[in-house]
Amino acid sequence: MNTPLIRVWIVEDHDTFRRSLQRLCTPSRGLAPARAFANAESMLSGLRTAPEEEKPEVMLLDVGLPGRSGLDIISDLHQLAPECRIVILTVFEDEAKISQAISAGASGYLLKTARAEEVAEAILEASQGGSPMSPKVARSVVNLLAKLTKPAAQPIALSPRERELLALLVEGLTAKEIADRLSVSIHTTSTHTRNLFTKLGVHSRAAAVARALRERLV
Amino acid sequence: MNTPLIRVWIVEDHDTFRRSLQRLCTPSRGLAPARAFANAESMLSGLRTAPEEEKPEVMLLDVGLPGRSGLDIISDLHQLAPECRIVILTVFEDEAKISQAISAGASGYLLKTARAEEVAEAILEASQGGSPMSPKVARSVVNLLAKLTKPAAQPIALSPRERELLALLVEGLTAKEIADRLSVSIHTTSTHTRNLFTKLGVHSRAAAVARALRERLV
DNA sequence: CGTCACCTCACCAAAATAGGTGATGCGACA
DNA sequence: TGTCGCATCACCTATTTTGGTGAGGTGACG
Repeated sequence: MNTPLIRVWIVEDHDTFRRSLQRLCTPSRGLAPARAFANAESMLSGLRTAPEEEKPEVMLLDVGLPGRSGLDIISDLHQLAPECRIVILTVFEDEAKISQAISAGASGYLLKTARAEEVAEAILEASQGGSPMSPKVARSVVNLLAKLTKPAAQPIALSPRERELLALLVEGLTAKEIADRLSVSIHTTSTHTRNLFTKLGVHSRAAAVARALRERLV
Repeated sequence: MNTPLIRVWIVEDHDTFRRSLQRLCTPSRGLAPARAFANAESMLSGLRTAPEEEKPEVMLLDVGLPGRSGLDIISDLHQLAPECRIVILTVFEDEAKISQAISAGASGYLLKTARAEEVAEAILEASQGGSPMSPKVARSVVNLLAKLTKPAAQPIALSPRERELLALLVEGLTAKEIADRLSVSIHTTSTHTRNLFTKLGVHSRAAAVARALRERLV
């Protein structure tokens, strides 16, 4: 099967680096000749005027550009070309930047230490729905995910009923609604609530909810 | 520089697959002959009796084992060998499993479709503090991270004061405490709170806190 | 068998909240 | 200039929440 060449656009302010990125987009690697831009604005206006069939499948995006931060243009990019896969190409390897880029919608994240071959492979991988990352980035991403999903050190010993009640508290129900939902009297829910407060070390429903959500008790 | 060979242990119940994993640990790849186990229990008891200098640097762990789920042994493993990097090796590629494994402390996650060379590289990468992942896994991890960090679609138009108040609500403060903190009268906080409820479409502080935390309004 | 944790229900009082109305002053915007 | 959003303060009442005490029944555990 003769797959069509992948359309790649490049945004990179450094002249020499931009040219070498452009050079690595060769038909032998499955890539069409790339359009390259020195800044985000010109790329976006190019995108606005481009007919649908010329829009890129993969965007190689340097962040750290003068002017706009590079990350906030990702949402514009997503608007103009929803199908386009975005691969960040940058010198920044801090978790904050990486996290911002990914939550903005980037699929890949390469450090500029990557060699030409790696960049070309990343473009192919991205175009196939993958998420190419430099090893250091992969490490950060896994770290971030671990941080965000790890449960509390000691999940606090709640009785089943208390856990149930806590879940309903988090839904914002009143004592009466909770009583109905659990088919018990309002006095019972009240008792449970107070016991729950003691265990959680709080003095209000709001604080209990905050604790529950923050420590993933629900 | 003559780097010492990396100590690898393997847990894999399939005999043939276990042997082929063992076979790929060769000095030419920088790997010491691996100890292999057919189940997690024997690996853990082996770990308990092993002297510190023989403990593995990288553990190749099959999840989907009979008996224990494979994921809950990661915490035990972490206890016994905190320095050991854990690489999951499995057929499961659903986001739930991946997320669980990573939050339990796995550094790498390979699908069993990986070739021997890829596994060997992954071991090296893991031992150097990296996070080797199969492409599909990388995709899932990025998706997960995007899901967890993306802000609400339309963050609801709150006035600055209301945002401030919401943050204090989330801390579980009472109206009076909030009034003190903001240096206004309790009546003012009360008014703000009511307006806030209207905007958030809730009828209780608990629900407001739940909404705020869930939609990352704070 | 005693004890303990859990779930259930009840009564009580002080405190806080929910929800409404109204009023003032300020700055922005057309 | 008028209007509007915002922040501020006030008064009102009904309802809810908080916090205490007590108490009956269950099942598990030693």
